[in-house]
Amino acid sequence: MRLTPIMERYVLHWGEMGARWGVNRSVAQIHALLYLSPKPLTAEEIADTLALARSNVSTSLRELQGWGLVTLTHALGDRRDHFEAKTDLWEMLLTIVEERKRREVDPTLTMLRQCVLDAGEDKETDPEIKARIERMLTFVETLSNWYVQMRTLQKSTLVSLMKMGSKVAKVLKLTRAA
Amino acid sequence: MRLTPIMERYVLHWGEMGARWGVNRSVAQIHALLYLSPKPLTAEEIADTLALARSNVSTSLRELQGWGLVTLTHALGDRRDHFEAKTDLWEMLLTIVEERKRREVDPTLTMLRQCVLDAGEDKETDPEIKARIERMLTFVETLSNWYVQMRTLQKSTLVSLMKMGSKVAKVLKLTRAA
DNA sequence: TAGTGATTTCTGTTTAAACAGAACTTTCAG
DNA sequence: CTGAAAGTTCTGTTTAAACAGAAATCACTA
Repeated sequence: MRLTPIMERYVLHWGEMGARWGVNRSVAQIHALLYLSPKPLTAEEIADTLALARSNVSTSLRELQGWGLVTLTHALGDRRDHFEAKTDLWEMLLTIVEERKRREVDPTLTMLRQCVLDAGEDKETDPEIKARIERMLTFVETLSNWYVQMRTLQKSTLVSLMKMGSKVAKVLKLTRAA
Repeated sequence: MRLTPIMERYVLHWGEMGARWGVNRSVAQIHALLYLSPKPLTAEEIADTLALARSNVSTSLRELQGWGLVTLTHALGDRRDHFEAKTDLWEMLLTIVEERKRREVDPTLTMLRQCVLDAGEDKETDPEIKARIERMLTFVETLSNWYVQMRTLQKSTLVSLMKMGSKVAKVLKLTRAA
């Protein structure tokens, strides 16, 4: 697969954005390429297209599979692995959010809870500081619980809610001022 | 200011999390420390507490001010700058989201729009690929528009909506299945 | 079961970011 | 106007991640 200028711009930008959000540039570029590709690609095709080392592509594909964003397929009469990305963008977003919650938010909650627990028998930490940690715990818990609730909804329901935007508040008569 | 074990755990974890989300470790640590601190701190106090070079602290504080997360204050009869972090967590979150939208989402929208525009007179890019870029544009626009709408709501309204969780859908009779 | 194609793992190199320390600039007090 | 304190900028070093290429493993076919 050869990159046209448009594809190249897309892939490079995605790599750059990935980097800003803590995702390896190669990983993000490969993901972008697979998202664009109408058909599954082999590791070698990817390496050639993006001018990356074969080994680098292998590792990155493994990571993308770990995220659940890329799956492996096979073509009849072809021993090679072919890779394709989820193309449903809503699915893609939910997958990423779910995974980041698992990897980053949940451990943070654990850490905060432990801090609050230990704060009980701790004499040296300023009470105001303890209070701030507790506030942070409550805050992260609120966000996390909200997400867990939203996750139970149908995709179509979520889309409807999102399209309603701020009207949601009006309909529910939650708006105080304008 | 001396770090107690609890504070140290909190600050180190925050630094680690920052790194995973594309924020410099020192920047995240300093932000965590200022969030915890009941009173504003000078750059030197921060450097001593976190064992960072004075220059590093200076740069990081600049960055945090750029994000709008930290402000500069002065004490009477003291020439030194004192720094304090926003402590309202809701404010903090909105500030971060707003800033990331400005720095990352908006440029991405620009890139996607340009791709779609250029796709018009482009013969070499597969129509399916063009379609996928357009779908991505629509998707990011939907998310962005939703955010812009929610941003107009009062903080209290947002909190109420969030606390309602999935009940929102039920009340609006949007749920199809369970 | 030998041999080839495909993939992964290992190891060393490259690269970019993070950081420290020094030099420099600014600000204010006396 | 001078000197000291505070803050910033510059430059070189360190460190960690990203990456390439080689070696090793695995998987299948003939």
